[in-house]
Amino acid sequence: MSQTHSEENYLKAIWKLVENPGENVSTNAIAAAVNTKAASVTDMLKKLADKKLISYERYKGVTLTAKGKRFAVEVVRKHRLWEVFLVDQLKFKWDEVHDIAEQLEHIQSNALTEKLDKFLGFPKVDPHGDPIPDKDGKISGQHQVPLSQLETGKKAIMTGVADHSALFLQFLDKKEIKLGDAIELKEKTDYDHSMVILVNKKKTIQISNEVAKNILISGMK
Amino acid sequence: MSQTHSEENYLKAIWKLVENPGENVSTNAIAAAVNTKAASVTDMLKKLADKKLISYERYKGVTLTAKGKRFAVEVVRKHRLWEVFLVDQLKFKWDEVHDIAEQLEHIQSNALTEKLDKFLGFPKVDPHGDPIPDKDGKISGQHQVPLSQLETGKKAIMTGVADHSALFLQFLDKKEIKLGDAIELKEKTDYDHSMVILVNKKKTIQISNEVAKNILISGMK
DNA sequence: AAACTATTTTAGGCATACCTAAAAATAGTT
DNA sequence: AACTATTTTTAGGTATGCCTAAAATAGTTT
Repeated sequence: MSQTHSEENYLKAIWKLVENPGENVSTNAIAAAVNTKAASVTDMLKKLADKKLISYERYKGVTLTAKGKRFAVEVVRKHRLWEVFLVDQLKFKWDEVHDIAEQLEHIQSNALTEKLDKFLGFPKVDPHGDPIPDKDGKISGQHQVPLSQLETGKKAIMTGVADHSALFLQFLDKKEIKLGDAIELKEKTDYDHSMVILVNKKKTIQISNEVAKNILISGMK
Repeated sequence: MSQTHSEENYLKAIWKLVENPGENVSTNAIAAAVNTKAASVTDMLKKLADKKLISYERYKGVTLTAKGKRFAVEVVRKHRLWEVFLVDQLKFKWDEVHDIAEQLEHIQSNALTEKLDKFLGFPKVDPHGDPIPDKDGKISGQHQVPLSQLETGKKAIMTGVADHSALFLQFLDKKEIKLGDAIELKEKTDYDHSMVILVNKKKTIQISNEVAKNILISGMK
């Protein structure tokens, strides 16, 4: 019925790797995600397969079963709800909450999750713009695209980040770029793909392609 | 520097056994408190002694070191703060929060504890009337006595419970007896020490000695 | 003091979740 | 098709925290 912290971390990691189709769900990818070694991952995959949380065949990679996916999404839901609590209620900054939410996501109590959700006003996204799955695991995500894909002259709203590291988030703070900002792409340099953007029709900022790839936008026009 | 969940549970249990001088800090008492076997306790005592969190000599019982006490009180502080959060903010009932707080007390982040404390308005007691240690581990407890010790004709205020079980708390709910109630002892039966009390100058209630021992009062007069 | 009882500790085991090093399987290249 | 490089798995080992059963100690009675 209920998983260990470690099992939950693996399920969450596998779920994220399946969703972000950038990487494939290889043993090595999971090892990197949960910060361990490939041999340890193989051990755990066997255990998760025994519990019918993943389907797994040696050398052939993994998929989450419906059951596994349900647990993974539940952990993600809790993580993101706690992040909202930490930022909105306790006034943490958005670059400070990840490690704490990483612990809080393992607290086991359905009543707690539902009461927290209600207390927070049933938020749809977390402080980094990631969608919060609802009680039934449904995720109502708006379509997000990296800023690097915006065409010159077009506008969009910043709705998320692809890099959740404190370093990147602090960089955005320093540049005063935040979720909800209106962004217009003024010009793009062919050589290094760096760009000049206009933020909220006020500030003109120069950013590298590296940064543009990690800023997610919606509602291009 | 930091303890495992299990170590924290042992430290908290030992601290409580030292404070409540009803029981002595024997291996068996600890085993009962952390819900394990005596042999497992011995294992853990060795480990805690190695870490200088307790002083321990075979067959001679344990005492917390200053360091051990600091960690124990910190866990208690977190437990009680989370209970306040669960009851005051999330609207849990006072008989529902123990198990959840038991998990939340292990979340590691000083910043979180301090921000939670501030968010809650620096509460002095938890929903069961137990004092919340401050940031420095100081506990400002008012003097509490079991209702069974009140003399006939005298009055007092209910400020706590000795039994934290859901069963007892639900019993109090049903009888509509709660923290802060003014209690006057009308009469006492010599035979079984049961008593009749007047609550808030309104309700007259008959309670057993068993119950009276588990209701804590302050400010007798 | 000896004997008995209760408590505590030791000894030896088990499951979890990790590790390193070596072997096996797969994928890519010539 | 053979060889190489990479990935993945197996084999064997570690630390934590628990267990049961047996031995050691303490406390109490006769």
